[in-house]
Amino acid sequence: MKKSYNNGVEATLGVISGKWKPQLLCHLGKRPQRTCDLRQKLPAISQKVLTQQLRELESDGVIVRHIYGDRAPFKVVYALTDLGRSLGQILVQMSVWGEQRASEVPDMEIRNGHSGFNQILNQPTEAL
Amino acid sequence: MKKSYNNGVEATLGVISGKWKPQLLCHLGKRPQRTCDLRQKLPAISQKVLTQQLRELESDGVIVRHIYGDRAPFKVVYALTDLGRSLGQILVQMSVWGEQRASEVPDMEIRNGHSGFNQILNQPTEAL
DNA sequence: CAGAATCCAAATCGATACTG
DNA sequence: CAGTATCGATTTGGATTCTG
Repeated sequence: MKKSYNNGVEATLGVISGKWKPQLLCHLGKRPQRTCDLRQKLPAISQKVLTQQLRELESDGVIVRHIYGDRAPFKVVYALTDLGRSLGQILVQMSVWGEQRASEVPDMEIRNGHSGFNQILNQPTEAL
Repeated sequence: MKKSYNNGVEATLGVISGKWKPQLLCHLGKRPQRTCDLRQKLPAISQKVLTQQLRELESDGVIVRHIYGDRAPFKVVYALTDLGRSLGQILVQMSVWGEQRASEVPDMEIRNGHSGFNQILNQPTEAL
């Protein structure tokens, strides 16, 4: 069915919002990662939701999923696409804005700085 | 209670995501508006949710609420704050990214271009 | 005119058990 | 190892009614 948005902001929000998506994009921005790597970096995410969010990012075209092996146990690697990397500037700016705001609001903390997202920018395109 | 985010992106998403918030910010980016103006521009939003989203934007400091009159009927005007206007660049970029993506994806349409958000940028600060 | 109060529906997220 | 399936909890948005 046809997706319709009032403006581009909503379309972009549809791609990057999701409880774990910013963190997933951040980790994948550093390098491609296996499922077990991601689970290790995000111990609190449940199996179901991890798969779910990855599938959504994939169907939105910002990450790709590569499967290695012909029978279990499989090796599955997720990596940013060019489209995904093109989100880099936006993610960095959103991160900086959020940090600035947090610095002015008491009772608001941000655990990781924007440098994580910065790495998305200088990352070569993966060979497919 | 203390709000804690993993990164600035989540903090920013917390401010701008909400079913009607991008549209509200877009309209308020043009000029301050009364409640009835906003209802007219967003006929599909319910009373409750309009108030709710405006209250959240207000408590996040991106809009202000001014009340005129000492007894009913009141005149309530909402306007972007400097902090709200500082979201302009991000909103424009998100809008452009969303539009570009939509132009490459069949079955995806975006009704309003990014020019709406562009107006946030060249808007003088309101007198308080 | 603007909004509070209820009650309800839908979307998201999570815990757990199971499969190739 | 990676993923599906189910069920339940939480969050979010909506319809309606009422008030100063």
